[in-house]
Amino acid sequence: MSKRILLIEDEVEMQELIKNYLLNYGYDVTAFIHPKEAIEDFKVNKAKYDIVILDLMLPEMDGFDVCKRLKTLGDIPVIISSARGDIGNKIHGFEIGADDYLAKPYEPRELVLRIEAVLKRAQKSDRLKISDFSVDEPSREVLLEDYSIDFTKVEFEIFLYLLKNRNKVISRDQLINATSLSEDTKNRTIDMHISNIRQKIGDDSKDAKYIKSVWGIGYKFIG
Amino acid sequence: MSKRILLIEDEVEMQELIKNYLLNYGYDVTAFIHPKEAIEDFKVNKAKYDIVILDLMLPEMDGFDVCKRLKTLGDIPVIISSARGDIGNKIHGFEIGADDYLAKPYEPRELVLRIEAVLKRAQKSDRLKISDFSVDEPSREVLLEDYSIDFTKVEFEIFLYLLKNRNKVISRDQLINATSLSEDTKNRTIDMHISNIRQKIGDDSKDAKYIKSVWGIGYKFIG
DNA sequence: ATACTCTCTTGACACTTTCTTGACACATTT
DNA sequence: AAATGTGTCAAGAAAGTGTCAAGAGAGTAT
Repeated sequence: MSKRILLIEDEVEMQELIKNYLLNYGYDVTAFIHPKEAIEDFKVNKAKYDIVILDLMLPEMDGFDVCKRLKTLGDIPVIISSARGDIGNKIHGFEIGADDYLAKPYEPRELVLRIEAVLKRAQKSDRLKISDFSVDEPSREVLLEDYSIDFTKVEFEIFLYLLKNRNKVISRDQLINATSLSEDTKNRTIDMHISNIRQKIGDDSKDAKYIKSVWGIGYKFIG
Repeated sequence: MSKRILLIEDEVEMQELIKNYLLNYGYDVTAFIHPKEAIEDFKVNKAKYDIVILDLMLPEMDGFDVCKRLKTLGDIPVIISSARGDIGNKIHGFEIGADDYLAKPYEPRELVLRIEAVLKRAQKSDRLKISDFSVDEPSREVLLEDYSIDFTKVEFEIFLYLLKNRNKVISRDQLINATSLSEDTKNRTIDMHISNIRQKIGDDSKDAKYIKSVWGIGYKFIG
């Protein structure tokens, strides 16, 4: 399905140019001149857009604020398009969470490339694939090399946390805090859960392939 | 600590320009003209580099192949720098795993911005690289010239403290306080830990390459 | 509400790994 | 040479981990 772009650019001529170019490339473009309207529309239709192209020089609102606002409203990739000379702003641009930056004048083709690159990076396949595992969070389904693993609630939470923090050593206390476990749960309880998780995923505590014990510290998922 | 850049650019003038600019920005730059030399160096010193800047037009080897080779050898971010007009290549560039792309001529400052952005994404930055060691605190992984060293908890703490305070003499008491050791641990215990650490990193107390004994005072990491 | 099932928690025990220290040899300083 | 500091062995102390099994707790079906 074609990607939907929210274009915010106040210079009408420029807007038309970009819009047509992108349309030619098969994108679905909705363009706004006024940032406030764009934000209102985004609030309502955020699910509709895949990426935002944002001009920095705008009436009414500072481009940076627009970017921040969009990022707060929804987790959407933003490419900033600015007049050359604003380069000093670029640092700021990345800081406020822009995903890429283009200095005008640029070739429209360049824009397309940046869009592709950013979308590729943003690829939010909601299936987390790490090591031999594939986890679907909403359905709480865990696959190990295509075999389904049945975790209990706490096991799933612990496993997911370790997975998301792979290659970091996580202490038992961290796990207790990161999961739905009551905070006065004894540390050793974690060991038991880990033991059960290991059993289910066929891991050996002595020679761990996935969840390694780090002596005196905690556990670490290797991936 | 300053980031270390591997620059591969065959045009001498351009190389000097970029190198000096980046040096001015506090980067540590190693530049190569021949891609093969660069790859050889990278094989040996991969732990040393944080990012690669790669020109596409190179003698001997195609820039794309160089990029692929680097990506295979080690998980390092690559920014491709190409002559304007090569835009068609860009798609290809992103496909082979480049992390960003710049069309010449570009302002040097633009390069710095791209570097910062890529490094930020790659978050490769929190690896402590000193002397022949590369330490990742969250995973508690220590590499000596790409060989992994297995430290115990206390050994890791002592080693890290010495590393972070390299070239300073650290007393045994300081080490006891800086680590999770109980404060009434005997001084001599430190000696034993140092002895074990030295053994693991292949250091000789008589003729120390890394951890030197300072008579009557303590120990010092040389780097 | 009651019985049933599944999950979580914890104490207990065996076992493993790490830390600590005394001891002795050797090095350095005075 | 005496005094003090360092390197390392080896043994025991201390601390951490794996897992069993029993019971508490939560949730579900009847």
